[in-house]
Amino acid sequence: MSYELIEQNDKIIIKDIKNFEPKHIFECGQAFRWHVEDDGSYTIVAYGKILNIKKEGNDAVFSNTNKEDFKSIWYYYFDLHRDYDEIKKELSKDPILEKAIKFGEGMRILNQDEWEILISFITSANNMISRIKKSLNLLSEKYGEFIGEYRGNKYYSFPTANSLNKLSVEDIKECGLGFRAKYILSAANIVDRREMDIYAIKNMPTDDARKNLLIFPGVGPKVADCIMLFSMEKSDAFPIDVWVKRVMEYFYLEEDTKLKLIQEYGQEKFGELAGFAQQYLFYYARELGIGKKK
DNA sequence: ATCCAGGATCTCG
DNA sequence: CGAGATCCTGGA
Repeated sequence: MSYELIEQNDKIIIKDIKNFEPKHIFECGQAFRWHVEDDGSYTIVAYGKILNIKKEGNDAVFSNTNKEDFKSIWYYYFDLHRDYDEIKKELSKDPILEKAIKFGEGMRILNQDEWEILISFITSANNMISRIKKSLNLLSEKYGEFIGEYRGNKYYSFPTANSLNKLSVEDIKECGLGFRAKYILSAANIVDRREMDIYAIKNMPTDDARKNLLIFPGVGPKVADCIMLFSMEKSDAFPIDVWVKRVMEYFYLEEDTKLKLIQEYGQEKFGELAGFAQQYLFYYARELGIGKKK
């Protein structure tokens, strides 16, 4: 993919970018550490850096950064090497996906840090986005490193496995994590003691990667698929949360279909693009409240 | 006050 | 095995 890049002050601007809409990117359930500013821009913290991203007309404006960080971090983070026109073209052969894509046309799958995503999606179990965000921010504030202030808000790095492994279950519970606290502590322990190399899983085939992730307590099929999709470039993963279940049952299957069956159906139907299909469907279902009872 | 949203895990048949 | 109960917590 080639882009027209402009560098000015602390900004990098991509002119006439397609398939890029911060709202679609951040509000489709894949990331939690973002903050919407008054001007509609999104401030995010990832890989120890603070970035503000805003769509201005047809341009994407990356603020509080420089060309080096853009090239080494954000280009990959925002999946800018990938051709979303191709993905959309293929998925649009399905009439339902065609509609869903129109809705979230600017969605991209982010490439996030494996450790942070492991903890984030353990936190997501039986939880809702507003509280997940709150818990992860608290955890970072208390146990991460202060990075800096941006537009009046303070930002902290995500705590390392080593720093979480020093805590008690009670410490972690104080971040509003409830029954998930013990899972987070176990994960920190496993990763800190290198019983599992979380960064090696990405290099495994999807099925092996899934098996390895399921070893972590608090990680089940849905969470494992989220981790693979959002931090390990496993685009064939098809995480099924309540929203995807609803939208799949509503359009493709019937009510009360077993999760395993929906999973197989999705993998079969969308193949290597299942993860992208899942994201478009999730955003579509949530924005429209599709299949929600009452 | 009581109910509800949310996946993993535990328990029971 | 599969079905159903249980776990936390903030917001209505």
